[in-house]
Amino acid sequence: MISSVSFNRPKHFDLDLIFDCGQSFRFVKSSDCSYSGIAYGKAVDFIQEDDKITIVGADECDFESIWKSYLALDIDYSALRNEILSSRPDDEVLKNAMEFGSGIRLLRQEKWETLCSFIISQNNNIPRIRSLVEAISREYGDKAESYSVGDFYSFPSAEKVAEIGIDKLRELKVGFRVPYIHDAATKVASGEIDLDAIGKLPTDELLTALMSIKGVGLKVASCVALFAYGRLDCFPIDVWVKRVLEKYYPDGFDHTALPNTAGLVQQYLFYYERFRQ
DNA sequence: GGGCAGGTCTAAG
DNA sequence: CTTAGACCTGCC
Repeated sequence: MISSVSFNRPKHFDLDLIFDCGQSFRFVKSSDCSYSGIAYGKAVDFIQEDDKITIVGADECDFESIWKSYLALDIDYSALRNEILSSRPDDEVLKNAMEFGSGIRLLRQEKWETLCSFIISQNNNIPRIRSLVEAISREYGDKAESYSVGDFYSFPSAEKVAEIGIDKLRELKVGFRVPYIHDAATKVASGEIDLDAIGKLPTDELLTALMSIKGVGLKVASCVALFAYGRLDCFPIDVWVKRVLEKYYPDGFDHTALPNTAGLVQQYLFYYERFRQ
């Protein structure tokens, strides 16, 4: 008996945008247009209809303890969007980007996996990032109970990654990022960095803590803070955002004036520049 | 074959 | 303090 949970689809909630806007690498669209993948050790299938979302493979307990938070169902996106519009009433570019990315929602993903995923993302492309995260999980993660065909493996813990060592990491073709991942694993496994504890720090200190890991600069740290810690004041600047800022905001774009929404604005601008046409 | 991809490190001015 | 190069790997 497969359990499932449904809830009313919020106004700004579109699986295609949520899983295609580059924040997550573990969910893939099936032929039936649902999204299958794994998070927090649970393999699930998200199904979208006009008025409701169904999570196949989840029960009420998981919904309360995992998926509500993962999907950021506690966040009022209409309110966030209104706040953005009132902060930048004359910004037509942003208005278009918000329309284009209307269904985007920032997930709250697993901290350790997000950290590794974005270390891997540097100087890399999205299909390869996906396949590397998948390969590491398949090789060293735990197989999740699955409701359907296909295997889903959790991303291995920091302890596990520290234990397997750099030679085994190299075999996975992670390339020059091997020492970075190893350093992250060592620091997290030893307790030198406590990923949960640093979640209590103000954002600038959280970023500093993350950047003490070799191979983690401001961009990767900002992505982790935004996609795993839900820090909406973070504004990761990658090549695409840099490009869109130079193109439309030659006089500069002060994201610090958007303390509650900067990260969402970043996603709208990124998605607009990256996926339009 | 050379260029490129959700960056960062290092060495050099 | 700012800035080129280099960097694994795979796909074009």
